[in-house]
Amino acid sequence: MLSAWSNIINGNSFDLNKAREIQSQITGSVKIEKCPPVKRIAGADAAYDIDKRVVVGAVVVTELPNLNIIDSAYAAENIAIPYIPGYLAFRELPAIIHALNKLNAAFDLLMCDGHGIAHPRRCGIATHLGVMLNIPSIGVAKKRLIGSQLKNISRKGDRAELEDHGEIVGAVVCTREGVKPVFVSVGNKITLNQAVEVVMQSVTRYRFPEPIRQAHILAGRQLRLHRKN
DNA sequence: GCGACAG
DNA sequence: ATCTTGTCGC
Repeated sequence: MLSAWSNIINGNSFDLNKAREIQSQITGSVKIEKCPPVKRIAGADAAYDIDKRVVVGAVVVTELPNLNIIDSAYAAENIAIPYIPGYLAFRELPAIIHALNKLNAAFDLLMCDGHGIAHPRRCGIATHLGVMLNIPSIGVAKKRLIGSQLKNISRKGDRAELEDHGEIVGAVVCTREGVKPVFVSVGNKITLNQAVEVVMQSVTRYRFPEPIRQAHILAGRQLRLHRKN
């Protein structure tokens, strides 16, 4: 799977055409269906050191309903691709995959920092990961990439559909009052309602769900250590 | 041509 | 994502 990614880098530039081919292949394999009960969630995120061209991918497995940390892992790699909106997965998915491979604990669902199908080609990083690993996945992002919010929300637990070209591609969810909402979308093998439900079950006192928040902290901490050694 | 644009 | 101190608010 990852081996096919090597030819999207031509010399020193990123081949957008091949990247789009890979995305259309992935989009064609997305399954939006009810997923089995979720107990263990793996949150994923990445941190960067642009100067040293290093990206650290981190994953933390959390268990419902108490959100205790069961396991975690990380992987540091060379940054091979620039950041281009719509192609985030090509930049940080490899490091996350390698971190996932170091994990010992099993999990039921992967929660990613970024979008799922709320993407121009219905292929955000959560969808890339969900399809490549053939597991349930959801995307949780801080900012909108595409789509329009169908109504305003303000109270914790409130949600508004996110529509793009007449299609509901995700939901804007209020995880904490007085703070900007997050964008939730299906990655693979789950329904939007379940995705929103799982996100709310994973939120404590912060804006972001605990699995991703912990992965964010781990990635940052490991990046800092990597800088000194 | 003019904005918009995950991390 | 990342560079960054103090500061406003619950």
